[in-house]
Amino acid sequence: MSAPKYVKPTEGELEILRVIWEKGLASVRDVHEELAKTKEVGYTTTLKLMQIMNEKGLVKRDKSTRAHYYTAAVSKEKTQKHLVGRMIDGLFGGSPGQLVIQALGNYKASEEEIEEIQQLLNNLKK
Amino acid sequence: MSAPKYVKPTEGELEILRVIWEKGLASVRDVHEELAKTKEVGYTTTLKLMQIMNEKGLVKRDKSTRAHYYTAAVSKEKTQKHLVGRMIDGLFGGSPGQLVIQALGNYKASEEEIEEIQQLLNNLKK
DNA sequence: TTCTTATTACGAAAATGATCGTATATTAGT
DNA sequence: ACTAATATACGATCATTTTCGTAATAAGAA
Repeated sequence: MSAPKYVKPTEGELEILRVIWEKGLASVRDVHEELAKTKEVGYTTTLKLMQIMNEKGLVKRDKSTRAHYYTAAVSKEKTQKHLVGRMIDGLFGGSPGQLVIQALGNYKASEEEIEEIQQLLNNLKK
Repeated sequence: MSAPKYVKPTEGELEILRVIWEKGLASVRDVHEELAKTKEVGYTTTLKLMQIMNEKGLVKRDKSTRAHYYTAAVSKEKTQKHLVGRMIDGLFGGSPGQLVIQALGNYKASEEEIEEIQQLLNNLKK
């Protein structure tokens, strides 16, 4: 029994994961057409990347139909947590507060989210 | 007059920038010894990387002494802002609040920072 | 069936990043 | 001046990621 080692998605893989997270279930064509909206990329490039992601365990694949269908094998939340953690350690000296201050200072959060964050902070203080 | 294009530091370059940001002014040996504390790496590897960073404009170099001295050409804050922005756009659907909630939910901030964040939020609401 | 189209499989090239060995140059100590 | 130590320069190699061309395969239309 081997520990389920975390696999860090590359930039390109992350783009694909985003599409799959959004759609839930997606064929290569689905993903490719989404990516093609924002950048020039060949179909087989997307295909290859998704095949590699399958080997790495980032996605799962249903081969029962001709066009294979993919689902995410890693959750968006887990992935976010990992990458945020890396950023905190690598860029903010291990201090999550510094990251938060940077983010809130430079980028505008909605009123609702601000409320939500305040709630969260109140809970954390207890 | 060309716009000063943002250069995204690689992982390895970021490690070096962190050392330079901390020391303010650093020779290759300074940086290398710092890096060697946490990982196995050859001196000329660090040197090469710093030379590349100089070409890219990530650091500035004073060649007037035998051992060249490097300073950061990009500020820590600007770099943090860029990378945080990329993460917000790429992983949190453009919503800074979501990033903040993730960070605060998963990683423990200090009491002081929590206070600071609350202050900041109060100001943002007005 | 036969032809066309769409799909996966596969291999390899291209691009990028990281690593290090060796050559050359500079400095300081004797 | 000579030597040892230490610095930079540079090219080559290796690893990873991205890209895509081509072949094989499967499905549907005529």
